[in-house]
Amino acid sequence: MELKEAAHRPSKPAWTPWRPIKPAVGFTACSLAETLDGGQAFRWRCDDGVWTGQWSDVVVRVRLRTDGALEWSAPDVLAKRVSTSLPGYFATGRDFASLTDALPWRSDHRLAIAIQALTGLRILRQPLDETLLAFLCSPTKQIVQIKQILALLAKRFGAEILPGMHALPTWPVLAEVSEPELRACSLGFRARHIKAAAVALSETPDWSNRVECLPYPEAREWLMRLPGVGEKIADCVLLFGMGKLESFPVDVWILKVMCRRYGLEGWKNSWIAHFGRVHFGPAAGLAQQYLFALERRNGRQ
DNA sequence: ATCCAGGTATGCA
DNA sequence: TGCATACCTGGA
Repeated sequence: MELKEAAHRPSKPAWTPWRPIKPAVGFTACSLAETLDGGQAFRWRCDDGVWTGQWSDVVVRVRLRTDGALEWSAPDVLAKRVSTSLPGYFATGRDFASLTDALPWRSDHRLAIAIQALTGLRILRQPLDETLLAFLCSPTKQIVQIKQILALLAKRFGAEILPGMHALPTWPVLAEVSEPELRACSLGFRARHIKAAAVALSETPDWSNRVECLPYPEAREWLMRLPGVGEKIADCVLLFGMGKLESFPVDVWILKVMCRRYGLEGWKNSWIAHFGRVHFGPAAGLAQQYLFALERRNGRQ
């Protein structure tokens, strides 16, 4: 009887038992929230302490254990691919505690405060295509709105990976979508750039592998040749989608911090980006994320 | 109602 | 090079 009913229902997927992420990554509730939902990634939501997120063809839930370790659960049908792509996504191979300790916080009071407030913060290693798409949607948009746009794009143009859950669309698919259809996803003037970038990237299907191999300056130049990609978006993509930690994206928040706390009033964004890379060193992007998160937390009201 | 939000591309000194 | 301006849209 029950079996019969289950067969008719558009069955809800069964989820695997909770398992720790290995190698272990240590978060606090605060640094976990900042990492997943603080402007690096735009496809996470939190209900009752359980985070649900998506990337590529993956859906996963994560939650924090009392000891600071992270554990995960996935729909049974996706468990295999989730377990293989989880370590990469969370960059478990990177020791962010050591990277943080190597930042110049001993002589940089503002940074020391931020690190203390956000212990455990990480830089995710997201799929390159999705990172680029997300940040092409980002100019003068708030995080909530970027999340809405990406959800719409996924729903309308992305492959369904579970009932009701869609991956983000690929570049070849987006290249075929008309600009008005894109605008209908609340994209506004960003639609033009996304369409043009999609067309360009579809012509070079292996672009992501090729660009990922390039050193920071060359990869940055390559990205900036794409329509809609300036210094800031390029740096975000390099940092969150390619693991180039020396990248130092300068947005309005960081601009404010650097002006007020580092005495850089009157500096151009590109000078500040350069200053950041020199002052904070090989993991400048991690420092940026600490400062950014602190400023944003204090800034909103 | 007006302003502004995690920028970029353009046009002109 | 350097600076101002337009560009979509939705929410405060």
